[in-house]
Amino acid sequence: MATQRLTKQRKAITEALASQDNFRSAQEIHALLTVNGEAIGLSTVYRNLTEMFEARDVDMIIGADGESQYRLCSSNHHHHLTCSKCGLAIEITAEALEVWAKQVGIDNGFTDIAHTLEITGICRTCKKV
Amino acid sequence: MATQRLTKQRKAITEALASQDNFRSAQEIHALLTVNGEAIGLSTVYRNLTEMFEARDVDMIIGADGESQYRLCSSNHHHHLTCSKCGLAIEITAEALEVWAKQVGIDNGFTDIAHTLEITGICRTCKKV
DNA sequence: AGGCTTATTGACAATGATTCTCATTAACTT
DNA sequence: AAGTTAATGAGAATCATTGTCAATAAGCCT
Repeated sequence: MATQRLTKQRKAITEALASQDNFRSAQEIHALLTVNGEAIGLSTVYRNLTEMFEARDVDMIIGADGESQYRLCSSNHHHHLTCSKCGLAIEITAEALEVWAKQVGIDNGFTDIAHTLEITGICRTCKKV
Repeated sequence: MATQRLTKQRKAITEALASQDNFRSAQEIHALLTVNGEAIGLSTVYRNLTEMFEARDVDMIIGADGESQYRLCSSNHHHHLTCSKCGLAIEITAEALEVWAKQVGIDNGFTDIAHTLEITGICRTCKKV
């Protein structure tokens, strides 16, 4: 069941994910690979991303429009401060937040606690325009 | 544009939401109304829930399967601790977080700062199963 | 109360992400 | 190299959500 053959496609998906430093949808990953000349089926991308998520090799979040977004698990967890106008994304890390979020879950009897945080606004450059 | 006529349907949707104490999808609300003999169109349910969300009369979250879920708002800004299995949602308020998020934005030269936070996990009940 | 304006509704079509199907292909085993 | 079967991929199917537009009804006016 969990035989995990190392196929060309699986390698390509992992590389594509590694080249991105933000969350990408399955569709975006597929487009990226296709543009780069990798012939790969959409089903394959979905299947692999789902498997990789279940194996905890990637993080998954569900975007505002309901699309699932994937990103390689980085050792250091962080969040983003994103400009609503131009998309500029600044990485934010806050150990205190991490600890607090986990604590909130524990206090309420939850396990396997995870969290997502997005801070948005208008950056200095866009404000001037 | 924001004329807001108080239609029978809008009233019915609000009542249906009020009768539930957890998040429900548009489909569920529609089913609920139909079962109760209210003749109401699915589009109408979607349209109204979206409007109510934009007017901040209801909270909206996107469930694990990508379905949007709605619930009547309690007055103040808050976040959710959600069970990935059963969808149980507990309201979380944290003044410290609000202040911190705003400060992070300001420190980076951002204005019009907003944020969203979702904490997820497995609740006690689901853990037992 | 009756008439008017137009916001709102709802049946149905259209969209779009995701999943399913299954014949074909190619990783691994021996 | 040959065999086994996990994995792939083209296309169909699913399903929540959105769009269309003619018909309806809320609120206003007299």
